[in-house]
Amino acid sequence: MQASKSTNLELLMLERAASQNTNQWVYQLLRTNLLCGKVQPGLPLTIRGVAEALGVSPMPVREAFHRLACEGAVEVKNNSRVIVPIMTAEKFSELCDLRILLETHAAQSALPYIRDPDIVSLELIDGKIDEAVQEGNVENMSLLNQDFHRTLYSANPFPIVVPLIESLWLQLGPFSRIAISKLEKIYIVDRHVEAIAALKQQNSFALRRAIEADIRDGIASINSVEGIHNYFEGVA
Amino acid sequence: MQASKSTNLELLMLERAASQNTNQWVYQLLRTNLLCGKVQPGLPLTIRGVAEALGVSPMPVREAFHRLACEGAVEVKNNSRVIVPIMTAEKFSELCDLRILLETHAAQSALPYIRDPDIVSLELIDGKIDEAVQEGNVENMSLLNQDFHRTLYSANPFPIVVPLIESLWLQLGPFSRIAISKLEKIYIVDRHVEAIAALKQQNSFALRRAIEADIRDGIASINSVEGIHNYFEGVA
DNA sequence: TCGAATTTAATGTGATCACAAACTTTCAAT
DNA sequence: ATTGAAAGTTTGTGATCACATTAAATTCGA
Repeated sequence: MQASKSTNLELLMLERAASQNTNQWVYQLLRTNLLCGKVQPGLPLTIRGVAEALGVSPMPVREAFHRLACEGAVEVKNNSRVIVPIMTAEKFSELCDLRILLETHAAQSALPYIRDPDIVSLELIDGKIDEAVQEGNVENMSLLNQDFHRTLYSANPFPIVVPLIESLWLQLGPFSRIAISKLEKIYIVDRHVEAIAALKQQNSFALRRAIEADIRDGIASINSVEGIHNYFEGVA
Repeated sequence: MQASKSTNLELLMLERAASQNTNQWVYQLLRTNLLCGKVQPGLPLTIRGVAEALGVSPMPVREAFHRLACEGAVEVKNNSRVIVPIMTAEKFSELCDLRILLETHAAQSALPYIRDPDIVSLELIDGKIDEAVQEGNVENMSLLNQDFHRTLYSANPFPIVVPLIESLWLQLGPFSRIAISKLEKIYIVDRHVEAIAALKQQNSFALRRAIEADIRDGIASINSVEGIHNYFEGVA
């Protein structure tokens, strides 16, 4: 019996698009699971374990692990073992600072390139967020919220900054889940609507303010969670 | 005859530390070569070609390629072929903006953690830069200059931002080589000395100014290169 | 019963191989 | 001479395997 030891591994499964090869599928799947906080911090991940869980050979999982490691999504211990990183209060603070720094910059750089179709896309995503909120689908809320931000920043035809921001999201990982799940529905919509309004007016300052507020709302909601300190460092 | 086709591939060889495995060695070697601009943009890289050049199996090269791709150091074309990315004027501008944004932030975050040994390290590196300048060793100048910045920012015990900055350096790659090679010796030393002075005084604003000036000097020197437009987009 | 030493299992690493897709070259037909 | 298809080569991908290292389990001794 050579079964995997990383049993309690529940992965949100993803359809495998016909165009993507095994490598990409495994990477995207793991990435998505980390982004929406499906995988708990401290949980050790093994190549063979994930490979078996997904029904693929260890090879694509290896590549995915290495890529995720260099994005900071997983941590490679000195014994070459891979775990989902533990969050510390200082790391969290640093990540939030960088999110604000990079995302406000990204929003402002994207602003001149925003066209009507982009705004339509954003409003569409915002609508889907509403649905996810009403369904209470936390994973979708998290992923769609990121979709909103990514779509906005990607209007810039030279989106160098987007991968950097996504790296931050990956490292915040499980916390975006907490943040989103605790947010009042009206709260999210407000900031996104503010941002869209700023886009329509080509108001750079208002846009920056909306983005920063959106991020800070998330942080505030995390800090308001009772017993949040349990999520830092020592996870049972 | 199954020899590699990517012949004109001159790589700066690196000692392989006893502690690092083949994976890490290959990755570091390729990374260093890209960082100091040894590999020309547009040059296609093949797994088997590099593997043969380094005398290793294709496996570690594959992993290195994927990691470098996710850092933006190399570009994966839709045909799965890997090339060193071509620079465009807009991309260059965006990268420089982000360098200033992130590095001034990183310097300021690191400032409270700077201790005397750190300053000694920085002065040591600055001395080595002097030597490299006198020898005209462009690769070392480039790498040591990055060492200076990295050492400074890494004083922050939670250096989340350092990998992001290094990703920018990787994407600027060949251009840092041009920048460095064109700089007057006194120019570099000035900015670094300014930064060190600001550190000693714990002067946050002066530090930010020194770092921003250092980066802008590099950009200015690039823009002053005659025929710089040849390096953008269409490389012979 | 507890702890240390030994054995066993599990894991990451690096190499080799088979295969399919993409690119090159070759060569014939217009 | 140019265009087109076909044959050959190169390349990335994914799987399997052997090996060294490390974690875990078992056993033996006090």
